[in-house]
Amino acid sequence: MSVADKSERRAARSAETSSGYPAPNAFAMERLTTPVRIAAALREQIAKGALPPGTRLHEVEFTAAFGVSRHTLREAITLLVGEGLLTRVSFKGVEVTRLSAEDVRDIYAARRLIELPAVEALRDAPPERLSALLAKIDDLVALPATVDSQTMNQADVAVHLALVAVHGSNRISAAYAALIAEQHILLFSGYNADDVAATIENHAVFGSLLRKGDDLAARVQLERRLKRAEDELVRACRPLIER
Amino acid sequence: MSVADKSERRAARSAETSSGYPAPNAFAMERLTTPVRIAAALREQIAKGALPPGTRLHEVEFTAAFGVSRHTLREAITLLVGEGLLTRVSFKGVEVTRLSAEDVRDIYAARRLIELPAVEALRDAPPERLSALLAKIDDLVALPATVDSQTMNQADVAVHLALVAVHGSNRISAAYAALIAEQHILLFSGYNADDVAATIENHAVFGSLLRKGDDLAARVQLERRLKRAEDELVRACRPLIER
DNA sequence: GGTTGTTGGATTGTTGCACAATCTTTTCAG
DNA sequence: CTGAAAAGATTGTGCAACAATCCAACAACC
Repeated sequence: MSVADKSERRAARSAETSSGYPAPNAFAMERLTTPVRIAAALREQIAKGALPPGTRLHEVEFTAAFGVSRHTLREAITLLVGEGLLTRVSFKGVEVTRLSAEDVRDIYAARRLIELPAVEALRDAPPERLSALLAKIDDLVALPATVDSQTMNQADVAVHLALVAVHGSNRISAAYAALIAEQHILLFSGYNADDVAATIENHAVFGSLLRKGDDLAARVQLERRLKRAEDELVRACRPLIER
Repeated sequence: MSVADKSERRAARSAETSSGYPAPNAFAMERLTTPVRIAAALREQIAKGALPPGTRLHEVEFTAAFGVSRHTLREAITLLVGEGLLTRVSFKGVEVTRLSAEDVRDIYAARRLIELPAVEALRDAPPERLSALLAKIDDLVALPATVDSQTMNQADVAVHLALVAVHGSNRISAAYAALIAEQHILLFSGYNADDVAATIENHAVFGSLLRKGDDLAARVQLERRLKRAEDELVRACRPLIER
């Protein structure tokens, strides 16, 4: 799945800070607890559209499907509720969060707040962050026009994560990743063939602007791209409202 | 406690969007589930310094203390781990997150990214957001110099939340509140008498600058204030590292 | 003496079942 | 047809048990 798992992110962060626990060295492989794995599976299902917005999650059904206890499943659900992917109402049930048009605009307001200053922050950031970003852009641009939407999506997300990483704040990156995951609730259809070409072209332009050091133009182009994506998502979530 | 409860925030958000569930009317009082209440209690304990960073949370002890089942407590812990207030290591235990100096800088990078543009956004925002912000500032300025640090802290947080609300994004506000809660792990000592006078003075200046419409000066003053607070917190967390 | 298994106790992760609290649907009286 | 009451279904919480893992003490070896 395209978006980093939240617990993994958390663990990665505490590993590089003083977590207090002895030596989380590189060989201490991450032991994933069962609820975390189930949450990851559900997250992937939601991201790929197998569980469209509004889908009810029946506890006993899903316990059978995953072969785990009800407690364990409930904990996995709690994780996803915290991320905003699921919505829980007491004694009524859990469903895949329905994003309203207002939610989409909310998400994009947050994305703009994080992404646009990231372009400007490139100037003062360590140069390896720029090269990391350019590498991700090149990866995307190198994709063939026949690529499937899933792969395209992952490459796109990788670019934006690299951009946000320019800020150099793990918490900003984590918050941003949460936004992306939430918006992916609506990305079931993904890119169609036309979008693939356009996206590649846009990223190529974006990359060349960054290489030229024309941050302002890059920022403007990114802003326009975000605006278009927002409008498209708003349109996409409209038909889901009256379910 | 000064920072809004995360689940409450989440619930409030879904209430104002198309949650799909019938009639979340104003009288449907929020039924708080047990883990949410326990998480709130723990959060408050952490914020007031009763549980300093590095404190181990022994499951059976705490189940007895709260009079709840072990699973219920574990779910409460999961909530707080998701917020970053607690750190869990498999089969070893849970402890109150130890914030390193790097963490503090990380938090303040995120705070700057959110707060500073909020000052500029005041120009285009609905006027009631400015008045709401000014009201919170006036509340703080009106506090007597003898006020206790707890109250002072709450008033301060209220100001900053009102400032961030200028963005008009629930997700931005939620992310910001999470940052504040996390930083409160270190705020056990709170403001001392000297700080109280300085804080009141600073906010008075900030308010008058905003009333004059001098956003730029207000932004500069806020930036300086954030920088000082960051340095102070870095100093405060130093002695906690080698525990 | 210092290092390396080994062992037992302590703590967490997970399960299963039970029951209470609440919502939803059906039934039935008027 | 309307509205209240009962039945059924689903979620919230508790209790007890076992499995997996960590930790500290101890024994064995060089």
